[in-house]
Formats: sequence, C-alpha cells, structure tokens
Amino acid sequence: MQIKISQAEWVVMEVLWRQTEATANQVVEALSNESDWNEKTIRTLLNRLVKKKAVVFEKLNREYLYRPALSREHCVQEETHSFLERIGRAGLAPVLAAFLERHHLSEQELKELKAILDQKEAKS
Amino acid sequence: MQIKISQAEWVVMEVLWRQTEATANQVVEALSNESDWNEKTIRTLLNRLVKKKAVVFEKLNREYLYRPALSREHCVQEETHSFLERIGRAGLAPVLAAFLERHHLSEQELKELKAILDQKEAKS
DNA sequence: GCCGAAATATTACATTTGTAATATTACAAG
DNA sequence: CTTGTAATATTACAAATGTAATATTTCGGC
Repeated sequence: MQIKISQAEWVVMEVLWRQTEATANQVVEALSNESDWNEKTIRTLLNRLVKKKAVVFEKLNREYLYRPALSREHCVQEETHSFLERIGRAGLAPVLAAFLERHHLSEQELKELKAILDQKEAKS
Repeated sequence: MQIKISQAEWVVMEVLWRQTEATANQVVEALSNESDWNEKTIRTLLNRLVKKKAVVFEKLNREYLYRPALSREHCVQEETHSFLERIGRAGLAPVLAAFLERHHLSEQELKELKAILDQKEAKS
C-alpha cells in the first residue's frame, strides 16, 4: 500500500521537511504567512498525516513533536511517477520544452540538466 | 475558473484525444482492454466531463458523439504546472535524473531533450 | 402508433479532501 | 487536589472522486 499525500497535506509536509521536526504550533506559526488556514485546519492535516503514517510524532511535555516519516525525495518520486503516468512518457519532451519556455533557468541549472542527459547517453 | 480533470477522467480524455471523437460505446470499447471499468462507470465519467465542460457532444442519431473541448496540450500544461508547484522548481533536476534512471529513453528521445536545452542555452 | 432495446440521465454510496468546530484530556498553577 | 487552559482527539459537513445501479427517454422495427 502506498501513501498518498493530498495537496493541502503536502503544504504541511513541506514545513516538516524544512524544519526536520516541529510541534503543531510551530507548523501553524510557519504557515501563518504563506496561508490563511485556521489553526484547527492545520492540526487536522497533521492528524491525517499521522494516520496515513506519513508523519510520526513523539510526546514532548504537553505537546507533540511531529516529524516526517517519508523523505521528501521519496514523495517527489511518487508524484513524479503519477505525473508521468498521466502525461505519458511521450509527453516528457514537450513538457520539458514548455517548462523551459515559461521559466527562466540559470546557466547553472541548464548545465546540470544537460549533464544528466549526457551521462545517460554515455551509458546507453 | 479552471477545469480540473481527475485521474479517472483523464483516462477517458486520453481516448477522446487519441480518437478525436467517439461515441460512448466507442470509448467503452477502447477501454475494454486497458481497464476493467464497468461500462456505467465510463458513461458516468463522460457525463462529468461534459458537466465540467472538458468535453462537448453532439447528437448523432440515437447516440452522442463526444469530443474533447480542451486540447491535450492545454491539460498537460495544467498538470505540469500543478506538479511543479508541488515539487518546487528546485526539484526539476533531481526529478529528471530520477526519471532517467528508471526509464529507458531511446537515443532519439535523449537527443530531443538535449536539443531543447541547447536551444534554450543559446538564447540566454 | 406501440414496444422493446439501447442510450442517456438521475440517483447512490463510500472514500478522500478541504476546512473547521466541538469535545476531551492532561499538565501547570494555585 | 481542583481547575483553567492549552493540546490533542473526535465529530462535522460539503465538494470531489471512484464506481456503479436504477430510472427515463428515445429510436428503429413491427
């Protein structure tokens, strides 16, 4: 069985990944700028993530200390997989092209991507 | 307002995009191999897509002839956008790398991707 | 023109998601 | 020990999604 993180949950996960671990209040605090969610909402999301086993917690005095149970890398993999599943392998090139059209990547980033392709080509 | 196509709906859309247009029965037929959905399910999905205005239809004798109201390109764009929103721009390189690790791309495809990068680089 | 089969349309129902509100618990202060 | 308050836990509820079943409409044939 594989864990599926919803969009709203993903926002919470991002906080935990950034901070490595945090109490509910710290998450609320961290999100106070970027979102206008009610504190209750955030707590609900934390709960669901725990239930899904995407997050674990440990008691720290009166509060819980939450921490991700899944690495960001892992989750990004999953997302990528389901994304590509949708657009189809054939879609990769157009997507990449469109993406590059709309976002500016630094020289550095372009090089990085090319290096990846080169390395792949060498191996084939 | 922007139209959101769910995963199941996406499968149906793929058929319509492939065939340009199709009756409900033709969609059912087309999906009989790739999925084990009940015919009713497929009809429901078609209906929802019409309600969402992702698909239009026209009466063709006793049946309806369905056809996409949104281009595949457009929808892929949307998906890409929300995908990148999630993983963050910074995630692109790692994602590409991981993807290439796990899927075999033909020489041809690699070239295509590299060409895109080259072209971009030239412009910067 | 009436009927049955085949389409479409409507309704169903469980799960997930978004977004909270209320209920309960448990510690810290008095 | 009692109590208020701050955490957590439980419950709520509507919209979206997955997956159909039932109801209704409508041709095509008799």
